[in-house]
Amino acid sequence: MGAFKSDFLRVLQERGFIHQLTDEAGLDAKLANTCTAYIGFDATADSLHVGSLLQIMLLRWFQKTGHRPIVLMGGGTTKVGDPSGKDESRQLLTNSQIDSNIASIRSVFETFLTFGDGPTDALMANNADWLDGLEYIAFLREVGRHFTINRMLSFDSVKLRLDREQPLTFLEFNYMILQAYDFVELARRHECILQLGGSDQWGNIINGIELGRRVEQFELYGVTSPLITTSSGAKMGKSAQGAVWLNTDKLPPYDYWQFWRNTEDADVGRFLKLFTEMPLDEIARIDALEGVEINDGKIVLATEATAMLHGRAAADEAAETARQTFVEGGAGDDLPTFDVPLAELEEGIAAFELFRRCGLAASGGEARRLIKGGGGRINDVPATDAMQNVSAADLGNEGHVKLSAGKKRHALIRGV
RNA sequence: GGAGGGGUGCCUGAGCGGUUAAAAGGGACGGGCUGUAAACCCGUUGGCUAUGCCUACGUAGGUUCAAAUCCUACCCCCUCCA
Repeated sequence: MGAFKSDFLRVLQERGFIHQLTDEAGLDAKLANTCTAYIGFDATADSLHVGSLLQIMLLRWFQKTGHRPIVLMGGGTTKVGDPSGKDESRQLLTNSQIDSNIASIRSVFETFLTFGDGPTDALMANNADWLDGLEYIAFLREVGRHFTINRMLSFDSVKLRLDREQPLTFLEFNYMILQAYDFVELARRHECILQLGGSDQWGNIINGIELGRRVEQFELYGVTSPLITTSSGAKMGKSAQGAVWLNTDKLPPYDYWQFWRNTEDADVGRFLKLFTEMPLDEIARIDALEGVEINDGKIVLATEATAMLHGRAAADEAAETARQTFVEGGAGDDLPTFDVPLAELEEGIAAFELFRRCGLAASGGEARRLIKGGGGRINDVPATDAMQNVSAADLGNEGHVKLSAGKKRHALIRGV
């Protein structure tokens, strides 16, 4: 890759977003003027998770560098199911599930992109709009003729299934065709010339480009981003609570902040470049920190990344709660809080029961094990016995009992 | 439609009448070391206010003092033949 003239590609390259791209010179030239690009998103869950954040950032940079991004919701393709990366067919969702998922996902894009009617305002499309009404025979004649089975069988998503002797239904087999068709349809409707996506989408993107050339003589382009793993090789995207969702109601800002705070040393610089908009020289300075000092970099990363998604105020509050919790050993307001009837607290509740109730342990047994293993603390004092009583007398000055499971997971119990 | 193979805990995968809440690995969680990191070491990993009780090896029955293990039917998956 040489030096790019367009702001968009230059930013992408400098920040490590590029894995592969088609016809770089051609695309670079096109990007001298305002262009339209899209990324497709699944509607299989009611929230996206950090795995999609990289793609969202791509669209954001695209808009920031003077272009128009399209968020394509896979309302139609979700009905078919992407066969890649899985051994088994995904369970089919109902139309109403898909619609409510799309509605729920939409809010996240609104915080990262500016929607509207201006020339560089983002727009949200739904491929159900054109896929639902397709006529089978007409579609086969227009699009199907450009795909050979020979070639389709050679795609990883298909090959993998076949090699492993896992069933691949005809329904799923059609996914890649529909996805290629999306690109053509967006090019027709919105003059979209570029598709962005993760590296696993390369094949699908190429299919779209070729289909566009064959049926409409379009000149289309594609850019893929690398698959992000942590330096120790793990797939990115697990928090203490499970998946790192982007919707606030599925993962509160504090937990989101914690997720980034727990980044591995070796990833701090790379993640700052990808998931924040900090200037590169500033990032370089932070990335040069070593040992204990890199922790300051992690705090910056956590706060900046959280601010982008949840707003500056929520990010600062999460940072402050973390500081109080970890540095001062106290309890910040932002910790998850659970109410227990005061009457019950007066009588006293067994410690393990309290851990179970506030979700620090999934079952009574797990809570007992936690305490037995020395990982359960009440007001920062290790619990010695699962049956030990926690009562109103344990409420601190702020009127709550602080429970901790391990060093990182905390919750507050409040009497009401 | 015929013949054969298979369905085990979060996942992979042993077990093939009793010592099996089920080997081993992975993952996850907790502890130690540190820095709320990685690597490494140790422990835990069905539920239940619990020296016991309950539920679990595709589903439903049966044989047996005793079944994940044997039998019958059914469901699902795979391979080969038609």
